[in-house]
Amino acid sequence: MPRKSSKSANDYKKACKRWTEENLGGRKPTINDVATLAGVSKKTISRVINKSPLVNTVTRESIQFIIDEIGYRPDPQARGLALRRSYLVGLIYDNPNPQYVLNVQQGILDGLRGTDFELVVHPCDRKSETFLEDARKFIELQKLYGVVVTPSVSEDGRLAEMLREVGCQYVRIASVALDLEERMIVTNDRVGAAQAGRHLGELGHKRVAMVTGRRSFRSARERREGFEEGLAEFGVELAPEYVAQGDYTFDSGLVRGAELIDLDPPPTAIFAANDEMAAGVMQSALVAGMKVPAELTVVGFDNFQTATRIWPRLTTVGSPIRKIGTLAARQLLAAAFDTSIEVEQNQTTPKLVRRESSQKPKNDL
Amino acid sequence: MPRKSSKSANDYKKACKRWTEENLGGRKPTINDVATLAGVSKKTISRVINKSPLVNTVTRESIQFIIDEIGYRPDPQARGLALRRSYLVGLIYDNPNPQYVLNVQQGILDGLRGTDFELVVHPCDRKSETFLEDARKFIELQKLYGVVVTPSVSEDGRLAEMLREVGCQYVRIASVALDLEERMIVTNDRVGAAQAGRHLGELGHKRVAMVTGRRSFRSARERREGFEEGLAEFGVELAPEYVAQGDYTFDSGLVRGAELIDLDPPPTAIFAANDEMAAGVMQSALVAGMKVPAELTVVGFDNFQTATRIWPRLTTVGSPIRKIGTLAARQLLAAAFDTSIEVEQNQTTPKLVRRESSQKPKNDL
DNA sequence: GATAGGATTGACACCGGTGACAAGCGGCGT
DNA sequence: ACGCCGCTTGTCACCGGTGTCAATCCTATC
Repeated sequence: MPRKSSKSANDYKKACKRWTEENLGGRKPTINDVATLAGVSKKTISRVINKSPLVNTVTRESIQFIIDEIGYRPDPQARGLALRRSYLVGLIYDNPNPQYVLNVQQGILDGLRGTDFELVVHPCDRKSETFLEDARKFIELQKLYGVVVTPSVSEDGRLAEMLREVGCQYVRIASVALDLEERMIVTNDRVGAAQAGRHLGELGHKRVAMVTGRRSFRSARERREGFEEGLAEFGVELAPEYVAQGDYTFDSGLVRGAELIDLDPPPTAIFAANDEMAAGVMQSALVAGMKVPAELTVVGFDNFQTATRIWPRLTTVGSPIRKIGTLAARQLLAAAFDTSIEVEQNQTTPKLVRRESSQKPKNDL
Repeated sequence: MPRKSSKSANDYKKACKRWTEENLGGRKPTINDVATLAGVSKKTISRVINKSPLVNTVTRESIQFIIDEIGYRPDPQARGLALRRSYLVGLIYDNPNPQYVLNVQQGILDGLRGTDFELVVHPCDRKSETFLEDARKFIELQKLYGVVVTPSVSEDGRLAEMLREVGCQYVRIASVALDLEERMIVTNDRVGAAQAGRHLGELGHKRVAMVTGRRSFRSARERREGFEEGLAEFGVELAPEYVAQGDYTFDSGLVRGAELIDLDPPPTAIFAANDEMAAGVMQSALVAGMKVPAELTVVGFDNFQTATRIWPRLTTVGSPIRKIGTLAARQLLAAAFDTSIEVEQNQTTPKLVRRESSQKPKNDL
């Protein structure tokens, strides 16, 4: 029953090492090994690894020493079995935009780093009949600790209800607050879109057009209304004939952009509700032989990679998507370590990034 | 001890339902519930869910019926604990290109769909001192069933060695065969790059330049050598002064592209070893006021989203990355269900996609 | 009818943790 | 001296599966 006592830490380390080699034979140490080595019951070890306050300081320290020395890590599966929950966090998405998903994902991984939690990804199809059932099975089977839900599934009230029902922690990422504060990360798309509107107003554009997203997407509404608010500050109105309905895809940007350009008189500026559509709008303008931004200003929303790959580079509104993922993860874990993690913020503000695709309208127009 | 016997299946269903409600109280059924309901020992249930042949056909069917009826699914954690392995598959990557990662990831998810396996993602940093250690801990702790490894970590021999050492199944995705057939998915970049070379040769380009990737990336070597082979078929040589060293990033394409364009005489065509760099090359050309493809042909490699977002759209070489992910997943699982999944293929062939960024060199050049 | 042998099935311990509860121990009030 | 209390620690069953090995059943063979 070795105790730290009089022996030097170094002697002790050696003892650990010897014991390890003799008894483990290459096996990874379990809680039983630590218990034997420390000469206490495994319950006490359990208390130490769970940071229970019911352990004598001296005992705790000597056990912690052994744990560090032999590199013991509790088995997540065994823990999970006993606790009826896992150390897994899920990412639930049905987002057509890979940039978005990957950014959120990286952010979540950033937030999880250093914890015992791992990330399991779960795409889903909101149009599928069984999508709710599938998600529920996934969560219940894996006994997920919690999930992060991104748009557009995050806007689905039934999903949130289901999550509450199965008692799964969750954080929804969405453009507006749809739930309790601790269950939301809000991206404030309206504020961002207003900046785009103000930008065009400032530049002096009067005939302004927009390619919107599907009305069923909350963000599409926010971006449109925000944009109009921004324009209104400069007394500019978004005329109905200058509003085209897209669906957040590049192709829809291509088609709707071509249509808007064909109008008479054509708009001097087009705001697309995301970068993909903005890239489409710009491409259709270039194909039609128009000069961007000299003859047409194009502004997007998202500030994803594409915005800087196309030429002229896209003026667009950016949200810190990766950081949003990190916030979501930390918010999720806040409950796990109730006190140790403080929820920093659950709102982010988008910011306009000016690039070459926007400028003043030509005088003669 | 209900047996299927004389009762009709319908009566039996009802019996199941009643029993379920009375005894479970909303709890999910466990193997014990099934055993009690079926009137057999849990070991027999275990045999059924594991498709052991040592079960009488009648018994198996009646148990299977009950399982389906009450919706029993074995708990992956408990199974994992007993078997000392999990039902998780890892994706290990250190790829700077999000498009690539996401495509592979989606492919793997496609391949996993319908199985009991879930995907855990694990980015890593090959330059980190502890990267091997970290990956090992991750795998051992989660007792991963297997991992898929993408470039460039997939080219790391030490990682493969470590994976063998910890007894973890793995499949490496790489541009050339580096391991046993069943542990590789080969993308044959050399063949793809040769197509790019042939394409430029066919078009009649003589002054051809290339922006390569880092020599430490195997794919960079393959793509360069393949490209030279393709050119050689048309008697065209890649002159050393026309070779610029990039690092697969957009910015390096921008910089190297500008340098190549400045040469006297300038190349009539530039092949970049990936689309990101090609987009950079094209942007620097456009910024310099050159016409693409009239004055300069640009060809890329990857056929990611960017290739179609920029204008002119990029002629490039595409690999079926998503499908590669699926193949990798199925190859991993082949061992799990030894017979049921046949390994379809472990090679893919890239294909040239012609778009607007390439054409014949102008006569006067 | 006894026995062998293959086909089925069951009993039991174990995987590595945790919860509930009890127990040991020293100090303190009475 | 006794009982009570708080602090620490241990005991034991259990989470939901699986492996090992023994038990049972059924049929075929002699």
